[in-house]
Parts: sequence; structure tokens; C-alpha cells
Amino acid sequence: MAVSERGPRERMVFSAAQLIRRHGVGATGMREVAVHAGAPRGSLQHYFPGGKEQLVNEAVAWAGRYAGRRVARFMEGMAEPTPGGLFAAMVRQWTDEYETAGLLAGCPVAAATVDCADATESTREAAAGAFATWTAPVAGALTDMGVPTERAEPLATLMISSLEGALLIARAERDTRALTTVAGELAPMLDAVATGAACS
Amino acid sequence: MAVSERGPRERMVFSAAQLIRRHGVGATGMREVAVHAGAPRGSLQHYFPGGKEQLVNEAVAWAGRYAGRRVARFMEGMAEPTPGGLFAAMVRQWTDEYETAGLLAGCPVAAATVDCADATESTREAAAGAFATWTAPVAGALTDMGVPTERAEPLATLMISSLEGALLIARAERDTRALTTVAGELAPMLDAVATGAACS
DNA sequence: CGGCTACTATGACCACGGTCATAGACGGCC
DNA sequence: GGCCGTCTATGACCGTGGTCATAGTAGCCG
Repeated sequence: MAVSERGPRERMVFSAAQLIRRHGVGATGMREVAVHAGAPRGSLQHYFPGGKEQLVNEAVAWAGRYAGRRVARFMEGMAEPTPGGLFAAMVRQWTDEYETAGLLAGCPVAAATVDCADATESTREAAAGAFATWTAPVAGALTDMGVPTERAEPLATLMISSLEGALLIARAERDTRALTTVAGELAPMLDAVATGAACS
Repeated sequence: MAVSERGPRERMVFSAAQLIRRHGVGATGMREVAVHAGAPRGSLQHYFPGGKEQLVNEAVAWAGRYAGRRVARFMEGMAEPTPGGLFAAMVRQWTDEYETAGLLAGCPVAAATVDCADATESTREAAAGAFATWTAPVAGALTDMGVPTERAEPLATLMISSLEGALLIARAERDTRALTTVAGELAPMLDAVATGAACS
């Protein structure tokens, strides 16, 4: 996964994100993270003196940056970009993963929110930050495609919400049905908005 | 919360759902459930010999039935029901809770999915079942409002996905912004579809 | 070489939590 | 009353997991 030659610290953050999105925060152990990253257990307390909380927060932030960066990739990959096309690409990343991996893991930010939002303030803030650093590029892409500025961020929030929710249902059903359905329904609506079609 | 006079068993299921949606499955202890339900600890193993797994599964199923039943209430409460109006009502239930409770808990089904989808098959199935028993009444309501039958279930999935995702973001941000935004954006789109407006 | 810093390595502590085992209380029914 | 099923009550076991403490290793600099 193109992670081979990063420092051990980044590998641990990456591994934490991977494990969290599969098993949730509570069920992910520090020892487990170390093993998954191929890193010594002692390095955890060395790089993350803040303990599990710090590790989780960094994993969440990492996931947010990753998701944000993907948006630019999706835009580059489209001949004639449209809002619906961008959304379809965002969804396809997940359906593709299901095809290849055979199993659908979740979003680490979602997992952190569900598990920590009420208990750990800093993690809640990290999750909010991650959503923000994900929403911004989406909204930016929308404006680049001609969506009015004041609609861009609301629509970006709608897109991410639908994706996260569909991902949840897809995991429960062990089936990409919800993801493809949401893409099939929402994408045309987004394009209709962008072309200024009659909505409201 | 109108739970006062139910049997102790149902109270425990209810309490489990409440605690799960706040702290997640992993962080919710059996002892904690018993205390919250005002029930003796020994009753847990008596009513739920299947242990925590059984309790969680029943809590998830209960939440699914509850959500499904709410749909009928929402329909009754609307003078001239529209898909967008139904969605707005579904969202409002959550924003109202935030106003009154001051804190936004999540959806127990979402929490169970995030925490157990990969580890506990039965819970994953319970979550899938819960989404199904929630989606069905929504789709039924849509058809009653004139939405073509083949579009009803996909749109219901879109509605629930958006709601779940927005709820996630709202929890992370400790703000109903995402919920109101999604309602404001998606509701008109849904009505446009229902009235057969130009979308795709 | 001595010492310092960065990192690795492991064992131990301790709290938490799910489960089991056992036994006590209540209430109906023969 | 004596019996039994339902429910309540509580203590104990044991695995798990986060954290702390303590060394050990490697490399650099003076």
C-alpha cells in the first residue's frame, strides 16, 4: 500500500487508522497497532507520550488529510468533471476496495466519532477537524465546477454525509448496494443543481 | 421518557440502546446497563443468557423498530406530506433532541455497526435487519406520496444514509449544522423527484 | 573513550469488564 | 406446609489492555 518506506512513527499512525476503521477505537489495542506496524511496542510510548488518545487523534487527522487529498486526484482523473461525477468517484473508491479486499472496512473518522465523541473531547475535535479538511476540498472542487459559492459547502456536506451513511449501511449489509444506490440517486441530483436545473 | 412501566427486561434493552448510542458498544459495560435500567445485575444473565452479544443485538433491533414506527408518526403529523417534508421531520427529531438534551447522542445501529461489523456476525446481521425495518416504512411512505415504486427504496436508502452521515458530522462538531444543512439541501431535491421534475 | 540522545525492548502493575457460580427471596400450586 | 420456577443478589475468576518503570542498544559528538 505504498507505505513501505515511511518512518516508524507514520507507520504506526497509519496502522492505527487501519485497525480503527475495522474494529473501532475501543477494540483496537496499542499492542495490536505496534504489531500491525511492525514496530516495537516501546516505540509507542516514545512517539506518543500522550498515549492512546494522541495516537487516535493523529490517526483521525491523517485520515482527514488523506480523504482531502483524494479529492484532487478524483478531479484530475475526470475528463469533464461534474459534481455528480466527483461524488460517483468518491463512492467508487469504497466499492473498489470492497471488490479487492472482499471486506468493507469503515471510515476511521466515523469510528472515532462514534466511540469517543462523548468521552474524549480532543478526539471529538480531531474528528471535527478531519471532516473540515475533507469538506473544504470538496467544496472547492464544486465551485471550480461552477457551483455558486454559497451552495458549495452545503452540498459538500450533503455529499460526505450521504457517503458516510451509505458506508455504514453497506458495512452492516456486507454489500455495496447502499453505496451504489446512493451514488445512482444523488449524482444526477447534484448535476441538476450544478447546471441550474429546476430545483426549488 | 415514557419507559417507566415496562418490564425490567425491556428496560434493560432500552438502557443498553441509550448507552450504546452515547459511548459505543465497546465502552458500554453490562454493569452500567443494569445500573442505568435500575435493574439488578443478576437479571442480566437471567434475561440475556447469550451475554452481551444478545443484549446488544436486541438493543439494535429495538432501535430499528423504533425508527420504523416513527415514520408513521411523522406522516400523521404532516398536513400535506411530501418526501422532503418527511425527511425534514426525520432530521428534526434529532435537532430537537439536541435542543432539549443539550448533547447529541448517536444512533445505536450506527454504533453497533462500527464496533461489531467485523467481529460479531450476529450483531452485523442485527444492524442490517434494523436498517431494513427502518427503510421499509420510509419507502412505503414514499410510494404513498406518489413516488414510483422502483424509486422508493433507493430514495429511502439515500434519505437514511444522509441522515446517518449528517448525524455523525453533527456529533463530531457538537453542532446541528450538518443536520440542518442536509435537510435544507436534500429535501427540495426529494420533492423535485416526487413531482416528476426534471432530474436526469 | 565517556557521555548523551534517540530509540528499542520487556516485564509488571492495575483497573475494568464479561462471565460463571452460588445462594437468597418471592410467589404460586399441589 | 413443602416444592419449584422465576427472579434477585453478590462474590470471584480471569482475560484484556493501557500505562509505567526500567533497561538495553545504537549512533553521534566532544
